[in-house]
Amino acid sequence: MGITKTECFTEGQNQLATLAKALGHPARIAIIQHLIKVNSCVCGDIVNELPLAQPTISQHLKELKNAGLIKGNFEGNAICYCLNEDGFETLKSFFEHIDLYLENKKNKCC
Amino acid sequence: MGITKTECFTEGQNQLATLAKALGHPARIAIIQHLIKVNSCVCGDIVNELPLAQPTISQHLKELKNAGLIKGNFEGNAICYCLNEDGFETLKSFFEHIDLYLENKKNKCC
DNA sequence: AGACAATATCGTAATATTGCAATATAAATA
DNA sequence: TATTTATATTGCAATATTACGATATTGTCT
Repeated sequence: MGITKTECFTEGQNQLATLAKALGHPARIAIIQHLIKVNSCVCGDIVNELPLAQPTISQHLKELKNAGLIKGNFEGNAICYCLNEDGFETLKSFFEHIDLYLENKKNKCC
Repeated sequence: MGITKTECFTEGQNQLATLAKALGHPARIAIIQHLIKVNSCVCGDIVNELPLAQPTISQHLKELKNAGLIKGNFEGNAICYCLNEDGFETLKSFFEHIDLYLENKKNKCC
């Protein structure tokens, strides 16, 4: 069906899935990496960096923003995008939880 | 088009996107969480835990396995699924990198 | 106000994902 | 070998995603 049964899962599960899904495209990984690289949250030049058309990138930015992974502030004519700590914080604790588990388990099975 | 231009991105970017995408569904988050909870990699009971039909879960398990997030070993009649450290290791370093950046930046912009 | 630059939105085509019933396969056991 | 149990595969309908041209919007500068 292509429709996810979100109502069957906890809010936390849906939240994590939304965040992960937002990162589930190489262009969006590239955008995040670029924002880190240029540090100052320079923005629109993302269009020049990536091999995608401007509307496509605008769409990807929107998805990252909706998921809570980046923020955008108007800065004169342009828009300044940068990482949103909130989203990454959520993901971080999820993976920390997993890492802790894997440490303790140390391949006891499989 | 629904088609991702993977050839435009680095291998690393595509790898991260694949891993993130695999986690981009609440059912798959729930599966990971369940595997952690029941520690010993008990398996097929996932079908009993989640409100989805068996073929659907089988499909989700396949995607997690292809992405490198879980492994499955035959154990007599059943299959024993458990976390695959490899995939999570890759994701971990990505998020550690980001966390480090966010620490240093401390909301200097936006 | 008019022209320009940067970004967003709309519309749409191509493709991917999700979910499940039906069915197939594989292993264990009677 | 036949039956049962556990899991995978197939096929398909409904919906979502990706990408982009065309166009709208928003802010800046003259």
